[in-house]
Amino acid sequence: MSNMDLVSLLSTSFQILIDKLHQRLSELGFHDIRPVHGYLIKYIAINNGATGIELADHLGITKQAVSKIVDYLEEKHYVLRKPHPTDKRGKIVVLTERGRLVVETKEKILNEIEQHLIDEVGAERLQMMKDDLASVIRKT
Amino acid sequence: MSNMDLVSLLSTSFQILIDKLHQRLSELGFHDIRPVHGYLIKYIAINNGATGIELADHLGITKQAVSKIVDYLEEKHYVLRKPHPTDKRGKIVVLTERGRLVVETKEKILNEIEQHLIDEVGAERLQMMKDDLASVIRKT
DNA sequence: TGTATATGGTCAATCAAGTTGACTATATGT
DNA sequence: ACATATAGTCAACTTGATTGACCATATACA
Repeated sequence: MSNMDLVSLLSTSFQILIDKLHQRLSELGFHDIRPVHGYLIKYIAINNGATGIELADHLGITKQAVSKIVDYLEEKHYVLRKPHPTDKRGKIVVLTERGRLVVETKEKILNEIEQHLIDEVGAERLQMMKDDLASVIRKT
Repeated sequence: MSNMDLVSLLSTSFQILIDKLHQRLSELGFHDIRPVHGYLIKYIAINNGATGIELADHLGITKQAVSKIVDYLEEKHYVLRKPHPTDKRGKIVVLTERGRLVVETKEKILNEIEQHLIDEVGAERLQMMKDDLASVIRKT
């Protein structure tokens, strides 16, 4: 298996883990969440709310595309648009209770996944892999 | 950076490397190749030709979608449709000279990328990371 | 052998998720 | 105060996939 090149290994392992994450989310009642929603919701959670343009910059897509995604997530009751406190043109997107719940659930599942790997290869080895991946990101 | 969770680390590092790969391919004259084309062409190379349905199964998309991609790659002279030797309904997709060249070039670039990482973190450490990624794939 | 059913490939229509372009309302700089 | 920039939305279009219908050939089996 490790005769595969690095890029294929990264692609395959990412695909497997993201699929597992969303399968678990679905089992736990969050069947209407897809990866892009996760990234968007997480950014909102970290920043305690975000404007459309902040989200567009973060995700690398247009503000129009963000607007559509936010429409979807608002319909599904994960987020809410509120008037911007200082800029009357703007709005800020914030999490609902269900939004906070899905963030929390996602973290829990990610921990389970890492724990499962620790059981298989050990905590030091996992930490090493994470450090190496961080190196790839920093040094390439 | 390694306070990121494993899935985000995999996603980000994969994105960075695949972008670098295709940027290099573009510089070397293969500007009309996108990741999905690479996977398809590589599968054909390994198997010395493939039917549409084999490719669809391999890529996890419909045969109609494969047909469109093959249309594109045939137009760009990377592949060729030939009648199937034994099944008169079928066709086999094979590589042209340009198709073989892009496979070879891609391998070369992947080696460069890995070599660059070896220079940064060392060969043992890279091999360890690849082994660990293979573990993720096997054990999850 | 003949006939029913399955399979490989293509065409056409549709769908999903993004884009570009145009517009409104409000903010900001001079 | 007025010109220009910015936040957000609406509408039309593009791209890359899907589903459904079809033709030609293969395969199973009465």
